Amino acid sequence: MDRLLDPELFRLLSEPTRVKLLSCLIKCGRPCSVTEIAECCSIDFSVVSRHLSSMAKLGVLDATKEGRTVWYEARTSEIAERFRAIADSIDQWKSQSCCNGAGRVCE
Amino acid sequence: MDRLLDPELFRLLSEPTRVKLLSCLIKCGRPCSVTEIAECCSIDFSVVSRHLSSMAKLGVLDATKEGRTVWYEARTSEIAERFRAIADSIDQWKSQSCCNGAGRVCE
DNA sequence: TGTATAGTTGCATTATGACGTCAGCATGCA
DNA sequence: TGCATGCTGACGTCATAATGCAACTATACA
Repeated sequence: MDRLLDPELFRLLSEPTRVKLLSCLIKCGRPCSVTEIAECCSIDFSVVSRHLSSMAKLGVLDATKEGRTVWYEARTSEIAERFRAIADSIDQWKSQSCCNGAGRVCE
Repeated sequence: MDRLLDPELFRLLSEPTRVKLLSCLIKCGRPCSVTEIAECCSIDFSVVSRHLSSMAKLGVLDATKEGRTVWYEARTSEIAERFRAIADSIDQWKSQSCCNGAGRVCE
């Protein structure tokens, strides 16, 4: 579980700006360029570029370079899968909690 | 989906310290006091208090005051449910993406 | 070759938030 | 009533990171 509860992934999603971009890409359902998203969301495109590349680096987005434009697309299935895995692993821990009434579990 | 992709929830989970506390509570499977967790995880208890109360405020933990001690317990099922809802909603968007090839979706 | 376009990166500024200390509050108990 | 305990809240400090601007690189095209 501790592996799945990846702080880095959540850090990405803790930024309203990034969530806005991601949500935009998920809803769009097709690859979008940096300029396109920047215009669509009214955010400085250097900011958009940085956010998108950081999300791509963490496997949340797919990036495809084609000429001078980069097409970003949300890895929708993988993201959903990741959340489901977390849910499953939490449920699993729930059903086998280790210290009924006493004991240390932190380390 | 924008409602489910709550940056506040992810912000909670983006802090390694908080994740440690949450993971500890989930694994423990029983209510724990602030002092208990602070000792168990070797973290200053004012820090623990702050983190636990913020997680309780966001519905991740249950807080029960009993005399001077506060018992915190992970809302395991609710958390898992929340992640599943996110996964479902992402899948749903995927299957009905709104702007095939054009159009604005951000606002 | 010159110019326009698409995107990235460096930099300074600003904002956010985590931490530890300490004081304060409520509760329990002698 | 006085004191100990469990926790919370305010404050100052520090580190991280988000932002906007401008300089830069790379590609396309006339």
